[in-house]
Amino acid sequence: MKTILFDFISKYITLTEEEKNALLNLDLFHSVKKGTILLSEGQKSKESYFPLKGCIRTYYILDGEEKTTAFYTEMEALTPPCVISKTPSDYYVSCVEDCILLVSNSDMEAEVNRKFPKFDTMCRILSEELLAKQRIDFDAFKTSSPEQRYLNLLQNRPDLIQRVPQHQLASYLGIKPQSLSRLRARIVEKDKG
Amino acid sequence: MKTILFDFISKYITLTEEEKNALLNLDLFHSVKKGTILLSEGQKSKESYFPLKGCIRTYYILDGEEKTTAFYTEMEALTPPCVISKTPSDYYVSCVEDCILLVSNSDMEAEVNRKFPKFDTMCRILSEELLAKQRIDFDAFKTSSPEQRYLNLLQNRPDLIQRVPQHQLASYLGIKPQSLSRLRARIVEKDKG
DNA sequence: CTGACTCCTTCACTTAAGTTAAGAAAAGAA
DNA sequence: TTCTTTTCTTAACTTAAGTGAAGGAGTCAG
Repeated sequence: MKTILFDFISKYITLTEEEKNALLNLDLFHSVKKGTILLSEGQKSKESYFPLKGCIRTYYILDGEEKTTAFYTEMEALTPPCVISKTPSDYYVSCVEDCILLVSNSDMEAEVNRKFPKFDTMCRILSEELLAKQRIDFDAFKTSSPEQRYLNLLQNRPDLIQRVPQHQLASYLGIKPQSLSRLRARIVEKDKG
Repeated sequence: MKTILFDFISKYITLTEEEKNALLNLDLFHSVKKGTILLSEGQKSKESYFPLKGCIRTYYILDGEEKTTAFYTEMEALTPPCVISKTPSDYYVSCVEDCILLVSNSDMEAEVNRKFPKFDTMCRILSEELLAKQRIDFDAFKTSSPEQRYLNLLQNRPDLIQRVPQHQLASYLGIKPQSLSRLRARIVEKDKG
């Protein structure tokens, strides 16, 4: 587990043994069962999540309906907006599968950043990369139809389609479960014809 | 112009006179005419843009059609994904209006960050804020219909609807210009009834 | 095993967006 | 100004997503 983390960090900055030990003393690793709710609407939180194994999702409940907006799998960091804005959360975060998560606290991060300015640089680069990546995803979503979005997902994150229930995938694609069913049937029909 | 910039920065970090002067020596401010293309598809660029006045937009050309994905107005920073990924750009950036832009270069930023580590911190915070903000926008887009998106825009960025041509707004909302026209007519009709 | 529940699919029907085309209005260029 | 081009709107028709309802498959608890 440690190795996975340090390998990841080494892509951005080089750590001394002292720095590695400082990190390990922070009690970052947590095992969490499928279905566990990590964050609820209305709650204030300072926690960020980083799945080393497993998958977590973010969802809103609007008019009594779950609207899934994102999935975070291995090595994809989630810092909920409420942690940044310091306001109660608008959404829920829960585990799609049994997970091993790295859970960090923003106070703790501030402390580490103060002690080791190197981390500031890493966090900046990480945020910039995520921002660019998310921008591209958003653009792709805007410029394509539900069917194209599904085909893109099939290309880019085929694992998700296996790991995640259809109705959660559907709202992730911006449509209803019935429409996703129909759309899949349509694609199969096209492949035949 | 300087004042606007320093007021903005002062929300994040406190600058010494030396640091302010270092910034001002960088030739950051540029006046740009409406319609100017700042970045083209296929081009490699290291430039970020920050409108002090005016509005710029990002758009793709897909199947010969312009797809507008974002507008950046006063005090909204744009670092194109190609600057982060160091690959040729997938999209265009152009001026919707005559603009006064702060244009920075990623090499220059790296230099400043090296000299004044404070800037690393500011950039980190800025990126984190933008990431959270963009996430919320993306979620709102996914969970709402074109009509709701238009009404949200009317609420949150009413200026855009005045400043920007309808056909650019339409693709920003993820629909065709004809659909936007119809949708607007529908809303007016509802207000009457 | 049975009954309750969730999830997925299918169907018929409704609603809204895409498409094609045409004309009016506005903006730019000569 | 006048001519040209772009932009916006409207309309008729097509296509696909939303809605409501129903049934089958799988899971879980008792």
